[in-house]
Amino acid sequence: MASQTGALQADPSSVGSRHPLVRKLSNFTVLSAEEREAVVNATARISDFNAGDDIVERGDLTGGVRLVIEGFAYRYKLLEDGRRQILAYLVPGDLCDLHVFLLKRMDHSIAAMTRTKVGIISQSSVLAFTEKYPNLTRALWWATLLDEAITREWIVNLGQRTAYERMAHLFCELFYRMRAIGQVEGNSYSLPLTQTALGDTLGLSNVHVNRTLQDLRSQGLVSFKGGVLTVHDLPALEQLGFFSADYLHFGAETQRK
Amino acid sequence: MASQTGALQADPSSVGSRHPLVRKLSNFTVLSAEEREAVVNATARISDFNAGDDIVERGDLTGGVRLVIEGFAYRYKLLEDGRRQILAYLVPGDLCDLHVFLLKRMDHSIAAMTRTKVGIISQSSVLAFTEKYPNLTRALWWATLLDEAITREWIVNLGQRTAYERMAHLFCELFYRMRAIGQVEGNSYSLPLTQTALGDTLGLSNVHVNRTLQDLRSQGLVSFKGGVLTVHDLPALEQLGFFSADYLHFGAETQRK
DNA sequence: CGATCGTTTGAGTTTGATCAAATGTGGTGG
DNA sequence: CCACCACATTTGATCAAACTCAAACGATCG
Repeated sequence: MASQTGALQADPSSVGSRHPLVRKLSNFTVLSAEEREAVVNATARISDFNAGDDIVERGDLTGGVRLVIEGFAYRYKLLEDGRRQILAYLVPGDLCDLHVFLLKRMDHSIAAMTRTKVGIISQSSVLAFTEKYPNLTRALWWATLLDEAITREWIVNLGQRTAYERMAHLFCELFYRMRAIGQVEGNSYSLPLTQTALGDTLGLSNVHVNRTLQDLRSQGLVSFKGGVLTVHDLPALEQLGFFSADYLHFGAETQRK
Repeated sequence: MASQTGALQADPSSVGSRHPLVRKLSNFTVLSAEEREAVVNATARISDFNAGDDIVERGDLTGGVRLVIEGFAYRYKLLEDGRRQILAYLVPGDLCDLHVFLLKRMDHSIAAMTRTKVGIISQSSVLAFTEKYPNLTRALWWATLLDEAITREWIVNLGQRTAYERMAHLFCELFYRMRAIGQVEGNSYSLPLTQTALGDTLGLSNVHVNRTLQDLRSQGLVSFKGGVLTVHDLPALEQLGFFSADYLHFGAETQRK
């Protein structure tokens, strides 16, 4: 990881540009080479998790801020009787638990959906960021506010939209998010979910997910096979799901580049 | 408002203690007299909104951070066809739009449910806080993370719980939040909502809200009349709604006082 | 004292859940 | 390479929670 700094000579603007968090924060602001290097150097102890493993558990007192480097993870909460609600998906560049930095204790869990590489930034590093790099600090804060905006939109999804609309909306959201990190090829992106997990995301039974998917397929809007989702008609899908990308807050800052 | 500093001589620990934001942040940390004074002095331009008025509208570029001083407000989002989802309730001490400070543009609206007093803290004041008062800054950040935790729990509510459970859970949440700001008297608190608004919160039709309420009433759990909610049996209500207060993150810090 | 808004009740419908079984599919060990 | 196992997907049939539509009833207010 530290070897990336070797790229400095070749092209100063590329320091840490392959680091997923640096890439994400660059959507919000232009990070200085020093800031980028600080993030890269602070990312230590990369660990692997297998599909299904918990990365952070409810009740944990964190020992640092975790960051998805590679793979696909999800936040979730369980009710006592076993019902599960998925609260968010985490893709490369997303932070797991900046919450715990201030809230002290996790009120939900995070698990890996596929094999996932997770980096840890120590609590002291984050503290140091907030002292030395106000611009970087704002970028991190921005990342948490973005998470919140997505969370709010999920409330709308669950509260107001029908099964079709929910599913269409989710697929649109992930299309935009995956494209923003360069993970859409053609019209496809990797979506390593079972239909049951989709149901736990959308508040639907697995049976109903299956039928809804079949309908979306038969209408030529998407296909979903082998953990890959392909969007055949994005505008139609957006319209069906009442999707408007503004809540993802790509835009203003990014355009300025 | 500035006259509150006159209390300094009498009891130094009480500077700004009646200021709702100071009171809220004190749940997280012990603010110094200087920090408390800074918050009180920064709170300018208090304005009134009537029930139904928008306080902040979707698309707004903010001109400062707004703060509920008195009253009851709510975040909401509309779909193009008129469906409305309420995303959060705001009680005295809650911040409206710290989001916009970094996200630049509101992706949802905020309206007053009753007559509501709103204070504004200028953007430059907040910036000054982040430079001079790291402890206060952390407290503000904590407040936004708490909002997010509540938002996540609402996802669980909408995605996994039945109509009864949803309603029970919401009433429990507000009971705890209102009690934390000293607004529970006996077992009652002011909840100035129509049944339609309750429905737009819980993802239910107004008719179904009415019937669910009747059931909760007839089971002796709550009554809801004239904008006042009374909880007759909190433990039973918590059990019915699978409510666990840990996500509200009262606790650790507060206990230390 | 209408007018307006909110609540309540009734009847019929729909969406999505549940239960159960059949059909893929991918991986593992013999 | 096949047999088998564990899981995931698919289909069918039935059921229930919650919605819609419509109308009546109650408050509150100029």
